[in-house]
Amino acid sequence: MAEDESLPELFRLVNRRLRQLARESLDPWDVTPGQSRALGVLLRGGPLRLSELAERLRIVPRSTTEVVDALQAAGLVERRPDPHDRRAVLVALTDHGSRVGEAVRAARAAEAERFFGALDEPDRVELARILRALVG
Amino acid sequence: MAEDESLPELFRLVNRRLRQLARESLDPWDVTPGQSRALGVLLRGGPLRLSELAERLRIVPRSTTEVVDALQAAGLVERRPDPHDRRAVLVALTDHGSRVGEAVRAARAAEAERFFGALDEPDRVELARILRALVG
DNA sequence: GAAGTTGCTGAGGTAACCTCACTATGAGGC
DNA sequence: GCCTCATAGTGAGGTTACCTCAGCAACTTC
Repeated sequence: MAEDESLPELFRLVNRRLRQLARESLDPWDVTPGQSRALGVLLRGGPLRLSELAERLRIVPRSTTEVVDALQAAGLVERRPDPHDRRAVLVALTDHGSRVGEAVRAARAAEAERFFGALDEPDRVELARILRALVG
Repeated sequence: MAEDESLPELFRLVNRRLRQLARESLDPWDVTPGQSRALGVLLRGGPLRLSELAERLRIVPRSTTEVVDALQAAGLVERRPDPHDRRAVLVALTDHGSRVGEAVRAARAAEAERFFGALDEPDRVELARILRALVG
């Protein structure tokens, strides 16, 4: 029927699926995909300045403020003053945030496993290589 | 710095770039990427019922209504009654819409060429094959 | 001709971004 | 120490591309 299988269109389709899967697997925790990305960064990178978090998420600080607002409202992160710079804010996981972050990480890993499991190992490696070449 | 190069994250990055490129290359015509997709479908598929257009775009009819509204407001498509079913609406390109559609198609093709030109031919083939396997 | 189905759209909502402008604070030059 | 400029975060407001749910009108079936 549709079958416009140009590369951009294929990417669109894959991304749609990925977002949908992400939403599903995050549903139990009431966390959006965007928020889960931030949790992941904080889990790996300890408390971070908001601007630093923004950089690692590759979004602008203003957008990061919103993600942090939501995570804070959910009790998953807290804002602390940066002792070295009174303009800055440190974003840190709460205990609850760490636990949820871990659970979310596991769920998303399982979800990725399921989705990319349609591919065999060599294809997955190949895919990663090609994608890196594209964004590099 | 960031370097979370999991497959989902790579997809996110590629898609971001694609959307940005699309916005840039469509800028001269004041058409959004979503609208250009609809123009493409109409260019290939002649006048279509709104519901049929929705199916080919793989979005729900309600969302298609909005895309069509915008294209109509821009004078690129028109709504006609379906002679066989008075509930239905046929969406047809205007002359202007056809011309813009063609220009847009060319621009997007050039844009894709530029972006995926970072890959050599075998890699592009491989990529398309793998993506098809994922969405299939 | 009643009852159910289909085609479209109004109303309202969401995620994930963005820019622009503002405040408070820090840093460098003199 | 003061002045200027840069930087950190956020309020206000906007965009794209979707979604669901409800309702009306027109078709189909019996």
